[in-house]
Amino acid sequence: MNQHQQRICTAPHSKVYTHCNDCRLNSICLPLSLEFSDIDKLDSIVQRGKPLQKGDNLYRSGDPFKAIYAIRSGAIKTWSSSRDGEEKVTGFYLPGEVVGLDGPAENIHINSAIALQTTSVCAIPFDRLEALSRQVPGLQRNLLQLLSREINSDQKQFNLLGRTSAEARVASLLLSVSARYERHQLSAQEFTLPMSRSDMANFLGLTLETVSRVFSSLQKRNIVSANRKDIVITEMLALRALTHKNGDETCR
Amino acid sequence: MNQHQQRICTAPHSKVYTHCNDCRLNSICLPLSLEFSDIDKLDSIVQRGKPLQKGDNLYRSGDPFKAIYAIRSGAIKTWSSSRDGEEKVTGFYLPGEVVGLDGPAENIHINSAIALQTTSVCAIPFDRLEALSRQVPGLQRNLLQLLSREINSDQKQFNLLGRTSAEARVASLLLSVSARYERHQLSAQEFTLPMSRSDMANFLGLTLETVSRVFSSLQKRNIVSANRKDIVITEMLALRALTHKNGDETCR
DNA sequence: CTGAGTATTTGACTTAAATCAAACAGTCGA
DNA sequence: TCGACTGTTTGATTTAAGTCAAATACTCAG
Repeated sequence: MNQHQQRICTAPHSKVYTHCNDCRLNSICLPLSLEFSDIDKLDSIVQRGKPLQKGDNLYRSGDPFKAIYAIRSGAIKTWSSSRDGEEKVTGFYLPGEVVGLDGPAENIHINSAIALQTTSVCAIPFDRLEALSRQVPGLQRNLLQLLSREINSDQKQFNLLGRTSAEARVASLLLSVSARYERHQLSAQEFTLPMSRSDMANFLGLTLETVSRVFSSLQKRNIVSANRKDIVITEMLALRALTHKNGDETCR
Repeated sequence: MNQHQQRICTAPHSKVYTHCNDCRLNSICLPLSLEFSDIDKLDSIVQRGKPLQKGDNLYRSGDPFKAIYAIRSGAIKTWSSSRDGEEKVTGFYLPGEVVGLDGPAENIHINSAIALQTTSVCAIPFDRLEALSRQVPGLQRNLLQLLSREINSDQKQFNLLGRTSAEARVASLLLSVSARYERHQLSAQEFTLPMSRSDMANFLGLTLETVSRVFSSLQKRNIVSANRKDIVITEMLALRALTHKNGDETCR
């Protein structure tokens, strides 16, 4: 691991090339079941810049839409602000996920996207991706799937925001983050949340005090152990049970 | 109006042909800025069946994904049911709108879709639409826009479900339906809601009693006049003001 | 190492909406 | 036309989560 770290550090950091072929996320980020030659074509349009620092904007609401972004490491938060100045967190994006799919609708970004920690992304220029996906049938399909998945995951979020308890919402978010880290061979039980209590609360339609109280309660019941952003899920099944609207013990 | 009714009834009702060219919704449903010859191509793959009756399913959760559906008249409700049997209304779709965009992700429908009233749709087989959109660059763009719009409208819904008052939610839904009818030269002030209080409540993350109380309150204040599903918005500006989270009179 | 600033936790109290319950109003088939 | 049924309204009460407030625990720059 040290060796690996070192290799990256010694390279000029604006040129940390990884061919899509070699990227450990390639089966996830744009799940491209493409021929090798097609992956080369995709790789040739992907732009890898220097990492974003915590607090850097990837794009801001109103920016012209140029590219979608596959996250390689770190975490991105997207949010929109309404007329009355309120900010609403619309999503958290982890490695292997793609942000920026709000762009094609109006050719500008509706949301803003900001790095929650040091984050590196692959920018995929959308016009070139569109052109490429006319040539490569599988790619067009994958692109449509990508957008459709976003729709489905947004709609899942409705379930959460509509009439579920604060506890169910927090439990769902923890499990979602856990599952998403697990896909990358990371621990599903132990991880560090990239976002603050306040961001969680906003995303879940709660206040930060309520979120904090739920954490305290979960800890008291030995379901999770939470030290600030460091989370250990000790009772995965119990946590899952809490996501079912009525914490109904009978239907376990 | 009687005449019109009759004309439709005398024709074999499975063959009410309308070329996409002639459809009064064509600038809206698939906003296809296409050449005439391309519209012909699109028209050739569109399938127009007999209208759905109230309560008929357009598709059900788990059904293989074959087509997306442009609504010509009537109204469709989509909903998903979670493990614990709870049903969650995920959207209402009015004429000129497209349902079924949950399908491409997994090649099955995640949600179910049901007609809220007599409804006619154009089924657009997705594999043929995909093939066509490889040939017609503008069409590919429009298809991607369609999906991206759905993402954005879903995310707007987050704003509503997260921490806004019952009144703001109901007001937003009324205004949304109003605006969507207005696009079809219908009155923005007077219309008939296609859905029940219970559906509204479910969609908005409220109980039907609360929705009913909000209607009563709006009526008492002469902002809207509501007789069951028949709505007259008498004070459009006042209604708009209610959608801003804090019914703050200062920032009017 | 210190102190300002930010994030989080905890407590006391309030409130908006849920729940429970009952009445009322349309709808539709027999 | 009646009566069952479904959808809607209204009222009384409860409760989960919000609000306000203060203490505590980190973080990071100097």
